Amino acid sequence: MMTLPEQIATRLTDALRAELGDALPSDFCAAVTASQDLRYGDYQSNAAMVLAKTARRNPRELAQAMVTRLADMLEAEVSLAGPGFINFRVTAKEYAARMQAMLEDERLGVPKTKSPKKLVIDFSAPNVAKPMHVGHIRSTIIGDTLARLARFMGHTVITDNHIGDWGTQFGMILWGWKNLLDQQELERHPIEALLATYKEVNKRCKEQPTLLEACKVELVRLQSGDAENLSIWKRCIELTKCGLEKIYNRLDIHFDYWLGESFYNEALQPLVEDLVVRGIARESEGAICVFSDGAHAPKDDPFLISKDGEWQPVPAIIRKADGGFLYATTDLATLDYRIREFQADSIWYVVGAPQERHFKQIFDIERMRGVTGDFRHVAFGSILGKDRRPFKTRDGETVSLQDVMDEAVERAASVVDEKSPDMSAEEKAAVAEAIGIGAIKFAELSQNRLSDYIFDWDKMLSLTGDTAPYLQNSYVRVRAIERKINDPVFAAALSGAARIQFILTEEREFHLARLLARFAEVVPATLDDCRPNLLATYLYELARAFHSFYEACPVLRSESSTRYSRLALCELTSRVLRLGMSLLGIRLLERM
RNA sequence: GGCCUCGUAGUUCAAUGGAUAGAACGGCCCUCUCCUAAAGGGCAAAUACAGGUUCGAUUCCUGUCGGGGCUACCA
Repeated sequence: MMTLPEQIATRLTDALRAELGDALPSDFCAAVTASQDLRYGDYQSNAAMVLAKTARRNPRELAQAMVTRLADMLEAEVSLAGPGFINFRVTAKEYAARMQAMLEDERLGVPKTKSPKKLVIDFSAPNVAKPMHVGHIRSTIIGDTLARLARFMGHTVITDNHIGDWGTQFGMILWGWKNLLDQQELERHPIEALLATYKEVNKRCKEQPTLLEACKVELVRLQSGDAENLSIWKRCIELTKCGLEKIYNRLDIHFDYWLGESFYNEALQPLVEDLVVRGIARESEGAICVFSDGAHAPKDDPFLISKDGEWQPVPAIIRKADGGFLYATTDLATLDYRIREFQADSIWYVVGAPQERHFKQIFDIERMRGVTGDFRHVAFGSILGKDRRPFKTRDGETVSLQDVMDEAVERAASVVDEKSPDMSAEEKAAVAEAIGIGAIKFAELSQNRLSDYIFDWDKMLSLTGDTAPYLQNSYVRVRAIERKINDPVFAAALSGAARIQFILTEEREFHLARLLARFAEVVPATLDDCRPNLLATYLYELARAFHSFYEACPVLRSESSTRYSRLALCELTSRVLRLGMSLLGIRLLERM
């Protein structure tokens, strides 16, 4: 089944072809979008104004011709407005038919993709022995939602947590492990002990440069295969993974693979040699680098930068003068592996905007090697403090993700205590967990991913307004109604044995149906642009429409066909909320 | 310096080139003998500045001012 805008666009394009004949480009497809202002109707098209020039027609006159040709259209009333808008007011009958179809469709009208991909999504990627902090929120939550959306749309998705398990931080960790670590504390609280040790060494290094040298020695030993250091390193990874899993489980986020940087160690040297042999990389100042091949205009070339009026090279260094490998080398090897072993045709990296140049270079090197695919840097803005600088606490520490989650759940718990005193302690805890975690996720997902945002405890953990609990509450309300129905006729209708007659006479019934129908267009659009906030905003609007309907249109106290129609609207609302929130990875509750 | 990016109500955020720029929080009014008031209904309040392209600009282009990022051996 086509979505409403698709259906309208098809009709309009046919009408334009009939009117303009060969003057209409053969691949033309009229753009039909949801009207921002419902007074003008549900959907609008500016096709007449777009085509006016090439067709040498007055835009209003052309639009009027379309209105005339589409006068017999059943799904919407068509009208002309302004400089040449064609407005479509969808009829109650059409919405009723769509509600019918949604009741019988598990996908609630959302079409599957026509071009399924094999897609690797790279997100979260914390470092070993360093805490997940608020900075990881964006990548982790956005990446997970994209994976959920892509799977639902019919793509084959592989999620890969590319953890930082081979960085220079290991020099400090190894030194700390050998000289500072409290073994008893390590057994009791492994992650905290490891972290405290790392922090301590980091602090001491800043005071005494000689210590930094000692750490480097430990790192070199590890990299050259020293048995003791290797075993400490492995233990660190195990401990860290164990701690991370706890956080990921609370967030209900799961990875298919955890192929960290170290996984690619053996591939780095051959990769560099191959690039040199093929003339893509060359030696410069002792390092092996990839320079521009001149395929782009200087302005669009990721390997060039303008300095004092001249274009200077900014190479991607793939081997340092001391023989060490870098981020770019690992990323190239990782990309190779994903294409070769996972048969990926698409790889999306959910990584912060500051790394834009890095990914442009990586993708451009792939172009030089003749490797093609849908490689995307799904960038996001920074999290800033109130001073608009990168977010830190007063004492300069980053805030750990764990702390944010605990605080969110704690705040939710005190509200649950106050509003639902009759719940069992166990249920209270479960509800607080779902609300607290949901609030964090929704705060992230309802924002445009490219904007920077100011971290604010009160905002992120807010439980009123445009937040997860608002949506969770709408679900609780609809479920409260559904639990009280005991009606064999309605049950039969839901199972397909009878048909529900939708009555959309009240403004709020009509508006609820309108938004329910729109789910089918919002979900694909959300994935197309990798913009979870489209779905989050839609679900918030749906919840708002439901709350409003709920206040004005009694369901259980209404009678006969009105009652059935409203019950069915409730049923669709609960299904859309369930599916939509599951795509955002936010849990719903039966009671709160 | 150059390149990228951002600048919207008091605050935090929205808005594929569309019509009277949406929300939330905060502020001020209303609504629980009624399906969960974690709700609903209403009021006041904003596109940094100056040009340009366009039938139409928060959106595209140019410049100014102001934040942030990047700019060869960290990840």
